[in-house]
Amino acid sequence: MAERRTPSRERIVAGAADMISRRGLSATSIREMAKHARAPLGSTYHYFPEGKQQLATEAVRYTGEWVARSLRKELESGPVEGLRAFLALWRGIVVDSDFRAGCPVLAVAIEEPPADETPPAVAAAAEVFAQWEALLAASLRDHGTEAEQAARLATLVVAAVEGTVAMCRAKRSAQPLDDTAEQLQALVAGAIKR
Amino acid sequence: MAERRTPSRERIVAGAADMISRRGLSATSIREMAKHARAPLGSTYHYFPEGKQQLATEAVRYTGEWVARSLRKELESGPVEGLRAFLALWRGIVVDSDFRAGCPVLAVAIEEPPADETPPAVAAAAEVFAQWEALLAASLRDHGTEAEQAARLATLVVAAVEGTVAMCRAKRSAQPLDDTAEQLQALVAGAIKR
DNA sequence: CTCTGGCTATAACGGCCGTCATAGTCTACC
DNA sequence: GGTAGACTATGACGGCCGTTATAGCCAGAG
Repeated sequence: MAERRTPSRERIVAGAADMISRRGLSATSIREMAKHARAPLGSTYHYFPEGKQQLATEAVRYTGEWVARSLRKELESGPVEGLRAFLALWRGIVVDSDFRAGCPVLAVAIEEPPADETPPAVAAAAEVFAQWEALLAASLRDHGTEAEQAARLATLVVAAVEGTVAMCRAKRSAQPLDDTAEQLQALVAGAIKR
Repeated sequence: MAERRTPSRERIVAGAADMISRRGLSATSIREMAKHARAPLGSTYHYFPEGKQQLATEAVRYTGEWVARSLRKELESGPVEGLRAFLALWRGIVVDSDFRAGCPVLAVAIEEPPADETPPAVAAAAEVFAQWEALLAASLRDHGTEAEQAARLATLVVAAVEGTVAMCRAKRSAQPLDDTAEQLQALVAGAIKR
């Protein structure tokens, strides 16, 4: 055990993901993340000895896995349904937060590497994007789309949704998301019918 | 006059846009912006009395107008050429900076409003997005695309490019941009032929 | 030459930052 | 019951933040 009795660590990660999705990584302090999770500051350095970078990395992976779970489930009904769920998920986040929250993965991806190396959190963001694309692409292939075209379309879908979510926040409107949703759904529907 | 002899102000704005496109707004300090433009800190508050928000707002508008100028010029040769230039512009920024720079407008759009009001810089980001969309949509309409479809496609293009630029930074690869470029060009080409 | 006003130089203000250290508490097992 | 180890409490460290204030420079208008 020593597992079942520690939701505190997960609360910190989930809270960090939420705060990063709203304010970005560098504008979110460890003190605020701890307070938001009702955990003492010392605990964050107990659970995440490598500090902010580690916490950010885990927050990115946490979000990645959470979205991937929903995606995997809905893709069982086909690419169109999977895409619809993907769009609905992000629409919910943006609208329910009154256009204050977005995607923490994008927020971390937009972070200049301090030196010449890619920090782990940014690398995790790249992996999460790739994971979402892979899920979508596999489902497209399973429904008759040629492999390379499936990969390209999956990239377009993920990138377009990420960009549209950011755009919705700036405009304080869900209209862009609804507009791109329609077109992406048409694209996906067209790609599997052949 | 009192205009011709002051490139200092513009240097600050342009430098701020560059730094914001790399590090994001909250991670870029006014001191660093001043130093980057080789201007004294006091000058920033002389030129921008409302502080960081004003400087960010002007940096967003500056980038918006710079991109719009390129877009307007290339759209004279039609939507496909305009899109190609738009894509090439962002590809150059991402690749030339070794995947360290992106779009400052997106970086500002991803910023939680502190209170219940939208800060001016975020509002400016929304206007810049709308401006780019309007230019693209107008060109599409001029080439036979139905009005509402033109607007929707323009939104998709801008959002997809913004999202893809961010994705390229995370992955440290221009591949996503090349992949989405191909598909967006096909979409635009298809929309004007009818 | 004087004077005005745009620009600069310098320093200070309170405040929050990431990180670390140290001493405590409390629980779970031997 | 004792003891180890997971967690917490507290406070400190140097450093950078946005912003403001004040005094000084120095070109150009009168």
